Amino acid sequence: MESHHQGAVSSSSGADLLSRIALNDNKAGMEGLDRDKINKIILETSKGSKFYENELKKEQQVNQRIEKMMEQKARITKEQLKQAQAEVDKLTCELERSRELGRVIVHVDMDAFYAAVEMRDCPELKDKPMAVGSMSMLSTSNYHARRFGVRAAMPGFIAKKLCPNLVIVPTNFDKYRAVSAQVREIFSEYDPHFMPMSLDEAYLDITEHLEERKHWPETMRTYYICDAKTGNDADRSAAESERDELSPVLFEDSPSSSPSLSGADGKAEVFGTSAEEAVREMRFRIEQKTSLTASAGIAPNMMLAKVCSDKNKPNGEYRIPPERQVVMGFMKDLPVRKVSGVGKVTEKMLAALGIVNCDQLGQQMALLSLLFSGTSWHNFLHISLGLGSTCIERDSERKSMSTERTFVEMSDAEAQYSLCRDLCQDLAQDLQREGLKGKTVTLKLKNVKFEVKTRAFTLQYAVCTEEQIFAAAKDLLKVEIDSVSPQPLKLRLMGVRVSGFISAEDKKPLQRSIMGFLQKGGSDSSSFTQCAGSVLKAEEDSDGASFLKPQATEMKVPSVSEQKPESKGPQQQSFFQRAQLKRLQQQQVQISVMAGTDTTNNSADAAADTQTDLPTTNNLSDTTSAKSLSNTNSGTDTTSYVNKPAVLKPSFKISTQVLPFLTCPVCNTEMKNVNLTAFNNHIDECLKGSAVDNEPTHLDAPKEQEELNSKPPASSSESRTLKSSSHDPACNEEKPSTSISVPLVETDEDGDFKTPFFSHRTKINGKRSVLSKKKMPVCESSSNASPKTHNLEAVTEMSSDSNGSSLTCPVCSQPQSTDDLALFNRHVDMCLSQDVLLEFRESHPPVGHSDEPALKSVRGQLGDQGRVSKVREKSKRQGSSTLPPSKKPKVLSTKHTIDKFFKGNAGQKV
DNA sequence: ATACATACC
DNA sequence: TACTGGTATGTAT
Repeated sequence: MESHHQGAVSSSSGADLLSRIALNDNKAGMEGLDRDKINKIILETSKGSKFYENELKKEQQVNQRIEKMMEQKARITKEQLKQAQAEVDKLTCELERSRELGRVIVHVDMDAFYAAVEMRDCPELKDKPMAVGSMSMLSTSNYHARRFGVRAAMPGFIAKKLCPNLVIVPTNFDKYRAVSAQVREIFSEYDPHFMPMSLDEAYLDITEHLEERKHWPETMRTYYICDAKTGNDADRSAAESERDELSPVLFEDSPSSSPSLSGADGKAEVFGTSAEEAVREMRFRIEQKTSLTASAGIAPNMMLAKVCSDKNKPNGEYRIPPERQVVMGFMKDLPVRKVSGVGKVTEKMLAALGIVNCDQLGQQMALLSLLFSGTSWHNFLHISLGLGSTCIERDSERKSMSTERTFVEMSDAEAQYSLCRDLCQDLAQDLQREGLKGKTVTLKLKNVKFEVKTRAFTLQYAVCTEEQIFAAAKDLLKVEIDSVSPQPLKLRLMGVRVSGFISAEDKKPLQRSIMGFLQKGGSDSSSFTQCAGSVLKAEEDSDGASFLKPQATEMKVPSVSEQKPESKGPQQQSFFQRAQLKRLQQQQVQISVMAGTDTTNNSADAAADTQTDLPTTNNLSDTTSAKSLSNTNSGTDTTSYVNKPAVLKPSFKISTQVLPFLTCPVCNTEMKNVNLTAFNNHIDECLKGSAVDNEPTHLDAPKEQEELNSKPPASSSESRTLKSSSHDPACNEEKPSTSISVPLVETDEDGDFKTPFFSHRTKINGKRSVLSKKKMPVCESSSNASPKTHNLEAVTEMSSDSNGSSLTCPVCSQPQSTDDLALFNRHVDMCLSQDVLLEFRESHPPVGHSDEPALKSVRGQLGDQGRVSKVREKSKRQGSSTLPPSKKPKVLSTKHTIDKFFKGNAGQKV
């Protein structure tokens, strides 16, 4: 501690080399263990393994990095330091001035979550050391096991060495998710915008809650102890139930009502109005509801709250009051490693500089500013000042999506290509589920020596289909295979990632181009099949280097484009102009309604009124409108609610307006008196038809591609494995095509696990919210792969998810509650037409746009990504599964790949 | 843009 | 026997 360089840098110190392998107990919880003994066992068990060797190697790299840093430090002059200090001081001043202490941020963390759930459900386990996971990897352990040094992210076989009596329980994610949903229901009552970080932890901003809470009567802060642990809502007091229903009673003091129902055991607990009390109440309710305990941290920002939640774990809480002095006092002795974001490498580097706690961190800031990058030392500075984010903002758009798998050593190239394709297929499904397309494809390989390699390639267009992704990935893989040939690649893991998403900025151009098309009646459909078939073309150069020239992957122009749609009739234009006018009118009505001008009709009616001159087809009082209308409490109307229907209804109306004339851009047929939806449906049919009838290249290409793809190197047409046939049927590790694999391990403070969980928050009305999904199918749809025909087959791939809500509209980005393909497509159509009109209104695109990709391209892309394709060529998959089961690589760590679930559905309610 | 490393759950 | 999987971000080139 005293001074820097205490030899830690040197690679000579034996213990030093093991910092990556040694017990990770810095976070909490494991006080009083015989660390040396534990480390000795870990070391002996690991020693000589490929894993260990690789860890050693990485350790050396870190040591070199540190040495370099120390050399750099030695070259720093006093003047440099002085100047750096001045800059640090200046920045410190600014940060200090903008310090924000007004928010009350809470970090809640379930204690040993998975293990606790398993113990709850199996009392036998209660007194035993146990862990959740497998012999290969543990997700978490209970506190009993932690005394043996058994913790998350430790392989089970090592844990067994440390604790021979350890009971290892396989993971059961369905259960954890269900419990998590229960907990989140409670969270949402304290902060409807809480941010889940994983199944077991979340950040909340309870500032507003506390404000309201101040005025709450005791009855609203009273909860009854209930022993019936299983009963949901067992903990609910009358006040709470009423609150849920937004009953006006909520605001009345009705002290007599709740006590009356305290029948059970009669024990009631009244919680106070302070932050601590509110959080204690929240934890109490969690325990009542789930029989599980949680720990919490309360502080003025997220960074501090996170540290605090670890402080009194398990089943405790800690608060840092919003005073600068207290904050600084707290930081003073805090080890830097306790701070989220400071991992073992950073810890070690800082330690080499004599920095262990946050006080030292602040002291050395000038030095750090000279040794680390701007972002790094700025982060250090924030930490040393006890600063952190003060708003629980909605998480940003996702940046990448990937899937990877570990398996027993695999050296056979055929099997590797086959596996690569499987990964691409899974990834494509995940991408399409979220309506994403990305331009960069990255292949990740880990060889049997645990060396990891990534190879990326950025295409000129965004992709989302299995074929497209595989076209790039297989070439990346080929390069790697060729580079060691004739030696085989000996792999233990392969992964595929897609990044560089375009969806956001994609939409505008899309809308524009669709409008251009409609206006002109469509002049070209060349990119229609871009999504579905672009890769195909890439395969034409069978030399296998196709991805190196992405430009070669341009689509063949579907012959449909031959049908010159020579310019549009003026009809379309006038239609859009009229529609635009209508829309403006509607908006005016909406505005006036929302402003309370119209008190006699609910806004939906008002909006409808403006439509009267355009006959609306009875049409599908379809789900969208029906649903929204039903929300409006039928009957009469005050001005208070109904904003939503007001918005939805009009778009619905427009899309169902009957239009005088429309010309189908595909078949060039003029249609009279059709509404937009019908028109879109017609185009769909036309496109489908043309794809089949007029587009031999489109149809054939997949086959050619399959042949080429399948065997970059080898011979026959096999290589592709149908997932349904690939593995031992007894083990469900062969992931269902619709699921997403879940990370399993957690490494965390107190040794608690943290489950990797992508909490998918979708924006609805600008607020974070989560799809409420009760259940995720763990396995299904592998049956999709069974039928093999050469014909196009109608496959409702996405709707085959029993859990429908995975459909997200590519236009409005809103998840759709239906799993009915037709309804979903109709929704997209409506959205599309609405947006087209909106865009039209906003930018009055001139007639020009002759060089726009035009409708086909738009519909083509949407068709494959947003809209669910109704037709899918299965022919590609045929014949692919020729790898004998025996050649199929066996996937390791089954327990860790089993549960796939949608990356959305936190289960939070609005 | 690519590759690799660090970190978190 | 056996040391994960998904995402984001930083560092270096």
